[in-house]
Amino acid sequence: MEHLDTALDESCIIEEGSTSTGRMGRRSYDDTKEHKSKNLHAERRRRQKLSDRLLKLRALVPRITNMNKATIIEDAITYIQELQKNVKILQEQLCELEVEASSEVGEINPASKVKVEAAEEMKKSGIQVEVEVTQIDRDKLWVKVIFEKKRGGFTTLMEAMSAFGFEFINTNVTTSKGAMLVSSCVKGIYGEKLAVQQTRELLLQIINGVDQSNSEYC
Amino acid sequence: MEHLDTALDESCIIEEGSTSTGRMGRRSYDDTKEHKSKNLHAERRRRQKLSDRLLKLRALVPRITNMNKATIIEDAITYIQELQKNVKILQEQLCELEVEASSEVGEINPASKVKVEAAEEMKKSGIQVEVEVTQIDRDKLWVKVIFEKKRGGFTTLMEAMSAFGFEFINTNVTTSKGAMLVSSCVKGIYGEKLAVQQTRELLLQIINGVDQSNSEYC
DNA sequence: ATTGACACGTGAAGC
DNA sequence: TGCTTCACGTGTCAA
Repeated sequence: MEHLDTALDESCIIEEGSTSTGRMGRRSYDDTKEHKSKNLHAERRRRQKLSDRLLKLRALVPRITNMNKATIIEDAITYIQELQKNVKILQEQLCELEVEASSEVGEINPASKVKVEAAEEMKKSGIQVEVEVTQIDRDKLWVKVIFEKKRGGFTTLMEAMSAFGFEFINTNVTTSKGAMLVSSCVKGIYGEKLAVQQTRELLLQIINGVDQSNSEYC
Repeated sequence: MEHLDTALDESCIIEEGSTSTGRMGRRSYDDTKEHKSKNLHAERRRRQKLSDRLLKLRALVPRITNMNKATIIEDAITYIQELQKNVKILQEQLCELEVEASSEVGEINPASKVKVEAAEEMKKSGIQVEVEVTQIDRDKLWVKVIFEKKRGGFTTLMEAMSAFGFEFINTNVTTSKGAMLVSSCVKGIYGEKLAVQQTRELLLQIINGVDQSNSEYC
């Protein structure tokens, strides 16, 4: 803003003062050709680059009302908003269905004995359910989870976290004495800043959903 | 502030206009001031509008590498691509779960486009299916497997190997570019001596079984 | 001093 | 004919 004012002001002054020399600089051709031609080329490239980007953007947006620059960006904005809304809705629907599916599986799955066994063995060994979330970057988290070893428990955890927009950089799973330890480096799939506490609660809910198939974690 | 700018600008233009009539020496009609000033205002509005749109766009994109115009649009492009991919994946997962819920219980592994996508992406990245087995002790093997990332693929692998009498000391799973790398240290559950080549063939069979789940469309 | 990015004013082209 | 949009060359600032 200050740049704008200053620039305007200065250009104005220059215009005033240098009107005699002329803005086009008719007399100094060599000077203009030297140090302005570079700027000219650079500016040309910059414009072309920006135009290309705009073209790509236009190619990505399905609904375009007009070919204008501003309208292209506007359509892109509305499209992004639509996409974000869609993702949100889809995540919710997916979560609902997952809860239903997990509850059904929990009823039918004959692995309940395994789970009970695992829980007993885990308890006997003094291993506690544990969730630990540490921020290691702006959009990366390190996650450590200990819970009762159960058929499909790992898969459920992975899928639930994927549904909530996490991307797995690396995952390590170890099972011992009826417990399952999952330590993972995850990344927000949109590059958004991740909330540690929120993620922790989410994980707890997921684990509870894994342990007792009737709870909902939406 | 805009008024200020405009005022400054206009005064400047007036200065320039008055001088330009004599400077250019061209056909300086009387409407030069009028026409130019109108075009100037319009152009100014256009630029400001475009800048505002760009600002809004920047506000919508979560991850911005740079404040440049071109990079803003570029980031918006990548963001849109991510969103599109996410919507696609979420829709497929949702579709999967719906099929799973509607179909009979007990049937697992509904194949979907996710696998095909993963296979394509994996192929495109030049990643090959790979199985490596190394003996690290009398009854311990180190196993490395690369195969197409697929829903439940890891679980299937684990369960199949468990069924064949392997105990998992430690397992590491990494997914990237449509491929899944599982490297694991396993132990014969009875302390038997393990045959490397036999284990390798077993793993290959398991992986083929994972891949072999047939396609169902939604 | 050099480079990249920006806003500016202006001429030209399309409705 | 006017109005709008675009690309251009340029001056200026910051790194």
